[in-house]
Amino acid sequence: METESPLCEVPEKPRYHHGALHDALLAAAEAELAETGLEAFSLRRVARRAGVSHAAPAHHFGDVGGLLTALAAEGFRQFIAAMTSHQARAPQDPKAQIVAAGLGYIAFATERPALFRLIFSSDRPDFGAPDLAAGSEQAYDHLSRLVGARTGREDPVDIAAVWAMAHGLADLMAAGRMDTIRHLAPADRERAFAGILARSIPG
Amino acid sequence: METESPLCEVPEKPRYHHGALHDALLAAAEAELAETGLEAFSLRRVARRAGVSHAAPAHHFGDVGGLLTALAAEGFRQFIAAMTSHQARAPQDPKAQIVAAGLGYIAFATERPALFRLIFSSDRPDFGAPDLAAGSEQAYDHLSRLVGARTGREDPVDIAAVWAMAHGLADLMAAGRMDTIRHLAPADRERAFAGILARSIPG
DNA sequence: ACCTCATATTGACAGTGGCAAGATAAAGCC
DNA sequence: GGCTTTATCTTGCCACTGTCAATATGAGGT
Repeated sequence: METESPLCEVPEKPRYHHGALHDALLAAAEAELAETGLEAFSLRRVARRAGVSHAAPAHHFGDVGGLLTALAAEGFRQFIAAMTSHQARAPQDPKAQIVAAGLGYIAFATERPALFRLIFSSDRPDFGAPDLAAGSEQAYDHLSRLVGARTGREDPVDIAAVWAMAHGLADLMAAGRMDTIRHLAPADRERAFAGILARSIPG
Repeated sequence: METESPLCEVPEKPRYHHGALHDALLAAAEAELAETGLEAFSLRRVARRAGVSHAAPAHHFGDVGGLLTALAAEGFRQFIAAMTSHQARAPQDPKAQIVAAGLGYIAFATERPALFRLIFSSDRPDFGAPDLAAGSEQAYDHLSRLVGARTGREDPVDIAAVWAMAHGLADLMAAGRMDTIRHLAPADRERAFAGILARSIPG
């Protein structure tokens, strides 16, 4: 019945109080980031996309850095999800799990380059903020455990090697580099990445 | 005698025509980039630093993208120089040369993080511009030859593996991540990097 | 001397992030 | 119910940014 409005109004009547602005702004910011990229990110455009005045975001996120911090924290959660979802479809042995996590790492960077850059190549989020710091540590711990399951001793150098290889491939993909690999057919590309990732695994 | 000025004037009398603004702007831009970072880079501040009006840079570089493109091209030259200078101090065998190039890669990213990001993690320079594209290709060819000297066949996958490992370590260092390695004493850190880089070398 | 044209300045414009002040409505309290 | 309090949102302003058009300057060629 739609609250019994007398004359048929526009789908969303403009209410003064949005009701769920926090989440709406996060969604708008993520969309804006994906479309315009990180370097052209504008707080005011995010507000316009959410159908709200330019100063509204301040009440929920403080400033643009606060919004980007929240977005980065959410990004880390999706980043970890990308790794685990790839791992779920892979064999259980430690080596295959590490490769699968790396492929998830790369897939996230390839499919969401702007979000990837926000997380790994930006100074704008506050990486000291609890939410974001937790996400970052959680991602490291995830990789750390994966490597430990293979070697039995979570050696920082072993972890760094696996991390750097996955990150290097991912970052170069997000940047649009490495044409020789990117121009491969998807299946061949995946095989190439898997082979390269395997080289970084100790043992 | 300083051009025989009657009353002792300020060191640099403000001339209308700068004379060497192009290079002065590039130098100012590089300094500004190093101090404020890429994301806070401002064309007007660069102009102020060079002691010139805010519209002056346009006559030499068009717009801010043009200035950053020129800066990135110069950055690639310094980037390659960092690799070759490290290689010069290393043994001549192919494996040691690859490791040395990687250490130069990482040193450049660590010492000039903003310039590194401009080159590898920014959309603002025009990577289609001849100067910049040439620098990028030259860097890839440099690595390619190094790997070819080891394997004899410049395989794209071999090259990608070496590149990704060096780039991953470099980018994570530029981003201030990988505390476990960064907090090592310089000598230990260098040893760790060398060991990790060696894992990516085929054969 | 003069003219030409590259070089640099000034001033304007729209866009941006952040702040202060006010408007609105939801929630708590009697 | 009626009232106040409080969170939420808007409006208006400021300084700053990049870019453009119009103007000023002066170096080099004739």
